[in-house]
Amino acid sequence: MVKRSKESYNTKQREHIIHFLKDAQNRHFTAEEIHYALSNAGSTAVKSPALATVYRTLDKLVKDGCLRKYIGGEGGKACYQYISEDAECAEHYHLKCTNCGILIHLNCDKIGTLVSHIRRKHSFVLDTSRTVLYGLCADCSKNI
Amino acid sequence: MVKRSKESYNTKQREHIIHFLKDAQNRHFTAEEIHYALSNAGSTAVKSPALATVYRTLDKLVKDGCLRKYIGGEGGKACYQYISEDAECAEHYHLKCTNCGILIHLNCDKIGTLVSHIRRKHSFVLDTSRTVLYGLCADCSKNI
DNA sequence: TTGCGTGCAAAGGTTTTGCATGGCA
DNA sequence: TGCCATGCAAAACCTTTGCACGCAA
Repeated sequence: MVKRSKESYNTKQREHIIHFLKDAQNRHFTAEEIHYALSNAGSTAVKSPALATVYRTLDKLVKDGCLRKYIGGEGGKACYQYISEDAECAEHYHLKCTNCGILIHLNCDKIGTLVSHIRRKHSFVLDTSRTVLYGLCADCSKNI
Repeated sequence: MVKRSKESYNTKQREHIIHFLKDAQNRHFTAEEIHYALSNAGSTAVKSPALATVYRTLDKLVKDGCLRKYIGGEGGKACYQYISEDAECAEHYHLKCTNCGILIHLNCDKIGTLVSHIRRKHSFVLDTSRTVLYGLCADCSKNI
């Protein structure tokens, strides 16, 4: 079950937002992307949440530990991502090409090795969801 | 020498900004902090740059590779930091604590291993000087 | 019924942009 | 002289907040 604050209700809007993010794990979205996706998501019978509601709900979900929030996507927008309830193992880094701007999602257990090495030997706890590795993607490194 | 775009002039304002950041390596500042510092920096004879100029200059310096830009400090403001010209700085990673803001220079050959792994297996060429690993430093991870 | 959640609109703060002027090369 | 840089103010942008109403429990 999804954790939530003691004093909070389970509204339709809240459920829609959670459902949307849960269906797209290891992807991240800005508040506006979530708002847009829910506005155009078929069933017009269902009320889609206002942008302000999206922000407020995301805030709460972050506080409850259901989502990770990181700032620094395109134009410094905030991005939100569902936190898998699986074991901690799902280390997930982002590679960003400084030339063309493409964002690559990297699932690789070498990363996990590095994270635990840095934690044990250098006493630093990496936050994989906040960290972006910059460099050149395959295409761009060929063409430069 | 400070690198700069082919088509750019060396103005007083530009030099002040570079000088200020260069004098305070391994510290980072928001655009407003830089603006404020230069406005109150003694010699009133010298014209201090407008905030918009600070932003425009910082943008260029980042493009030229003289500065690092972090997004996501307090309140999602952008922070800028001078990139040391020392050779050693190019070969190591930076760890930045998301709680207290301290910047740690990490010399560790595990990093080199990861860089070559990602280059060979994921066709992505990491740029160590631009990449910042976020997380919690030893002190902060204890206290939270 | 109680009080959190919502929608709307307006405010807030950071960063960008337009335009005329100033200054470097 | 040509052209980029600057200053000022306004705009653009994302995000938060105030208020009245709606809805879950």
